[in-house]
Amino acid sequence: MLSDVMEDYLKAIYYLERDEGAPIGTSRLAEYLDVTAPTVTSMVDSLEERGLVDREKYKGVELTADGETVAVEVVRHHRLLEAYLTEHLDYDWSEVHDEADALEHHISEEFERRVANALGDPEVDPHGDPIPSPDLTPPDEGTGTRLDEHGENERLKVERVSDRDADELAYLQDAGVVPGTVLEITDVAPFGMVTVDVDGDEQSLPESVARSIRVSVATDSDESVVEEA
Amino acid sequence: MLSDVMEDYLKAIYYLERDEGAPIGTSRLAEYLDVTAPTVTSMVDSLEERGLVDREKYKGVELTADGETVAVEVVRHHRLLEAYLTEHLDYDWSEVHDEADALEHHISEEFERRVANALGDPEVDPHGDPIPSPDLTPPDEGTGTRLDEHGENERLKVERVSDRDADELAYLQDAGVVPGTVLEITDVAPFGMVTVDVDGDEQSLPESVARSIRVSVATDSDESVVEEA
DNA sequence: ACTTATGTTTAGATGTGTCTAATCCTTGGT
DNA sequence: ACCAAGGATTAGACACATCTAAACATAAGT
Ligand SMILES: [Mn+2]
Ligand SMILES: [Mn+2]
Ligand SMILES: [Mn+2]
Ligand SMILES: [Mn+2]
Repeated sequence: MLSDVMEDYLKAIYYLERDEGAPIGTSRLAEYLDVTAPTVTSMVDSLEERGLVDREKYKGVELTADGETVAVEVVRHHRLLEAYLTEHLDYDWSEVHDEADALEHHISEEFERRVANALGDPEVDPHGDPIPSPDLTPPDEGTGTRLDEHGENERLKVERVSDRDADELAYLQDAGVVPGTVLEITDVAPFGMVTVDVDGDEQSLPESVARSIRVSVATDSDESVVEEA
Repeated sequence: MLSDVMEDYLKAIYYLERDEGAPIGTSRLAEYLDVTAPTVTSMVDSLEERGLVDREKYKGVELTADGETVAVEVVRHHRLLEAYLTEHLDYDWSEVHDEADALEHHISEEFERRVANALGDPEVDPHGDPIPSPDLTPPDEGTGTRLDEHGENERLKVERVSDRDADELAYLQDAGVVPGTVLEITDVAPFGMVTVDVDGDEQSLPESVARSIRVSVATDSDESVVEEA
């Protein structure tokens, strides 16, 4: 059996590989998990002994196929829980991340199945993140492009939003920027601030926020105001 | 912060005090928690340092008011979870105990509130055990008397059933012995086996099972077959 | 009152997850 | 090709939760 700490390391490596590419350095992982570098060194060492990561000293670490499967399972738990909490327990999308982080390591396979069933096996969680299927095939995490990579006058559809900062999520909900929203970039300031038009309202988003929003180019069939199911 | 192991010790002491009276001996607690006696000695020692138990060497241990409050909170979590799993996720009452045992240490106060709300603040869990109120006043755990303390021809109403043995629960559900059931004792064998009449069906219960069922004397207003809400 | 059985505690060890301080690689700048 | 800076690992420590083996206290039995 794996400890929840080990599961958190694997999940962190999974996210960092997705966002920044393998291999992941010791200090990056230490920063992300809020522990010291020597702690990471010893932990990834035991993960390697269990065959869950490949590691090259002084280089970094990456998931093996087994390690990725564990990570994907934890991610499935996390995103199913986030969806369940919003759909059935009336949580706000800005509140669910921490709760899911605590529960994801402690639910049974039976609980996972029943929650998925109660939700009707959804494809994405409240932030637009793909929910891995029960067979634990790694989902496509690469949908869309970062909002800060686009320029003025582009008409874009919001695909997903980072779920890690509750304040940011509360602000975005207020601004109407949620998965499915169609927006148009009206201005990009030199220091990266992006101003967008959401259904007639102008919203200014700091670069750090714009970077955490993933979008696709809006097609004609994307209505600008429609609330999606 | 308390570890989940510490919470489990406090919950165990709470249950053992209820069933067997304080103080609780080291080896009894060791048996109940499936650890060795020295492990218990060192654990209760640190619980005493935190002011959660009173302890007299070579005598035993009992909860302080603070310790009881922690125990009652864990019990509230446990029983709310059991109720939620049966009511909203279609679990059988025989399956919920282990799931609740794992989750009870990891839910937030917010989650506790929302689950209680979704259930309409129930008084009892699926096994008839009282759910402590949010202010954590110790509930009355003494309702009813043990079925094995009654004799032939007594007409009794089932108040609660132990939730710890899944097989036993499955059997009892099949036999129709659930909280609210009215039954009549038709025979008590010398070795403790109790035979009861449940709505015309005869059911034989070994002494160990009879001991884990708590009942009250049925009144005229207790219909023999009615399923309670 | 003595002795023994039972139950409890102490002593000492292990594994996990973490830390700080010290040492050791690797690499980019000159 | 050298060296300094930054990042990574090793060394040594600590808290927690657990164990086995040994010593000890209490309670019962004679
Ligand atoms: Mn986590
Ligand atoms: Mn999410
Ligand atoms: Mn537990
Ligand atoms: Mn119960």
